[in-house]
Amino acid sequence: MKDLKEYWRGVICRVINLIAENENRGTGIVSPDSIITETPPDPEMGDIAFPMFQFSKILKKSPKEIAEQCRILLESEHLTDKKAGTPEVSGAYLNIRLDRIRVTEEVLARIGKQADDYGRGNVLNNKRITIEFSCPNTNKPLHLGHLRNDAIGMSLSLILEASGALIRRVNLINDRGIHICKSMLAYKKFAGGSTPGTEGVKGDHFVGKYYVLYNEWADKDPEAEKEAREMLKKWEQGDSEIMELWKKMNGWTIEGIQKTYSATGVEFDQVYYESDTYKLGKEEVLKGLSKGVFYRDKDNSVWVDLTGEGLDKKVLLRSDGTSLYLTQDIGTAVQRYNDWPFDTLIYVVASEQNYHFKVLFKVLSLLGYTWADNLYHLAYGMVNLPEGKMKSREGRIVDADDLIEDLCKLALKEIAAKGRDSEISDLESTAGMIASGALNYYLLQVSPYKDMVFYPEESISFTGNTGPYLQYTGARISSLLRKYSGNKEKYSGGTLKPGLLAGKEEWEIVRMLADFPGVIENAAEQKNPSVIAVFLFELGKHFSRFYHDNPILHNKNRDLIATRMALAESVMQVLKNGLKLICVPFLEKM
RNA sequence: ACGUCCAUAGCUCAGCUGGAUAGAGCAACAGCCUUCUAAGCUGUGGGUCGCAGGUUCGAAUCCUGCUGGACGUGCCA
Repeated sequence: MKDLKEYWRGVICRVINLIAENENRGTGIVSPDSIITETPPDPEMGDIAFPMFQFSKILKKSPKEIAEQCRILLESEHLTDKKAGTPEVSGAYLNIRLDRIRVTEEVLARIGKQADDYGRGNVLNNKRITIEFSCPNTNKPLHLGHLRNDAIGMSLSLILEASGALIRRVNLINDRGIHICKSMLAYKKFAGGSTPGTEGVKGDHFVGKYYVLYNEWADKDPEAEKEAREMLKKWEQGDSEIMELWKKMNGWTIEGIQKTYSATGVEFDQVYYESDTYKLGKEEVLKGLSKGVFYRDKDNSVWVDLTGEGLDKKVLLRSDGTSLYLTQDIGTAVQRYNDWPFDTLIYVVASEQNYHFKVLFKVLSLLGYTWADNLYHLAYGMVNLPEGKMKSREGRIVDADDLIEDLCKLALKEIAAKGRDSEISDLESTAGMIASGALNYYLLQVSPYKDMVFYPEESISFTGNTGPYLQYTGARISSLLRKYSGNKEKYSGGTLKPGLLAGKEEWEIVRMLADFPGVIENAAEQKNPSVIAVFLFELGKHFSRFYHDNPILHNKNRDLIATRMALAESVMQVLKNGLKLICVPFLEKM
């Protein structure tokens, strides 16, 4: 489809230039790049549209006349390959009607051949991309905000990979700092030696409970804050008892978070820990100091002056020599580049940190790292609740595990309500995949940079524009396929005849299938998974309609069976490949 | 105060580098299960694309101003 578009773009360019020359309006006045291509609103009008408005001024005539002149010229001069399509005039547009049979044949053949690789492209041609996402703290479990981050990061990494990039998914665990000490302190005070094991609680929730307990305690006793600071000091000095507790509690949290990751399909190639990288950050700042790009204040703190860049002055090292969030991020970036030199590093971090990343990128550039120009902050918007912003302090927070559990229960209920229990061998895992499909789709159908509102009732809905709708479409085709290959004497023996798919409905589906590689390319270029989600829903709708109106297996004509089956199978393949990119599990049965 | 971003149907969101009558889901209402999974399909109603200018043959899309909202401008993360 893309090649056909390019072909016609070239042809139209030649023809316009020819007209211009013949009428002494100049030579080579338009280039192929400047020619706009579109898709007509109705397939009956053609498949590729060239609006002629832009040439009206140059050629001093109406767009309609130009379109007509183009068409006549194309026919009389035999400037085109008949098989590539036929031009038609529609108002101010020159539309190209493609050879449906030929395109259908080619597309179905290509999908069959490329199978799981169909749609993959190479625009990013082995570009090395590191992508950072998730980045949890080790003092509490994940919430809805992390889930959006995870979904965007994971999906984007897959989309870029499908566009030919070499991808390295990295996580950064925020495992040090005062907030970690707070939960440790509360644990020491109130836990009485209990563990996630003795309490039967998931590790991250167990630790999170002590963080809450700390805050309750600190609200009435100022001593708490003091003790926490003391503990942080001890931690930085490497006090063995504190270190041991720290390791133990971090272990619990990370183990718990890992379980959440596997429920939603999140994976990393490498995990970094702030406790490892903050020292390197310190060193980098001192290097910058000796280079003279930073300066030391009289209270011993180290600063960078970015007022010339339209930013502010910023502290890089505290007066007591300890490091900050920014310091640590400097070290982490350098570490990453050394570990695996990248062409681009993408940070998937909420838009509230826009300023932070502006500063970080500038600082790295001042330190002389040329790769600092290739850092990219993918700023995604907030997830809000109908009643407003999520606030953990007021208990207005959607816990990730609770949400997933609710979705699983609901999925199980749905399966039972539809009487599908007996068909499905592993109910728990199927419900889990429906839950993660619903969740990831809900979070990814919105453009990343926009804030979104999370409606609990809507997110757990399985009808309409949802992940389960797409899973259902895939499951029905899978079911058809099982019947088809399981009853050869009844259904097989026909041959694929693309001519049987020349109807409007079928053609729209074929065109979408043909567009799929371009859709992935778009999504990669825009760094926007919702492009894939929107496309798949459209495809699902078109197929469902076709499927509803046209019997596939219940036909006397074996050729028709084989042909429609081939179409269904191609839809299934594209669905499968696309769903993978937005972290919605494909299900053969549901 | 300044900076960045957002504003499309009752609600949640699409709308590609400006282009043919502005779309979907949910909710509401009305239909469709002796046939391949009704988690489905069909139909109806619902819009001054925040407001006002400008650029253009042509603007939801680009520019300016205004209004409303989010976030940020910590020796927090």
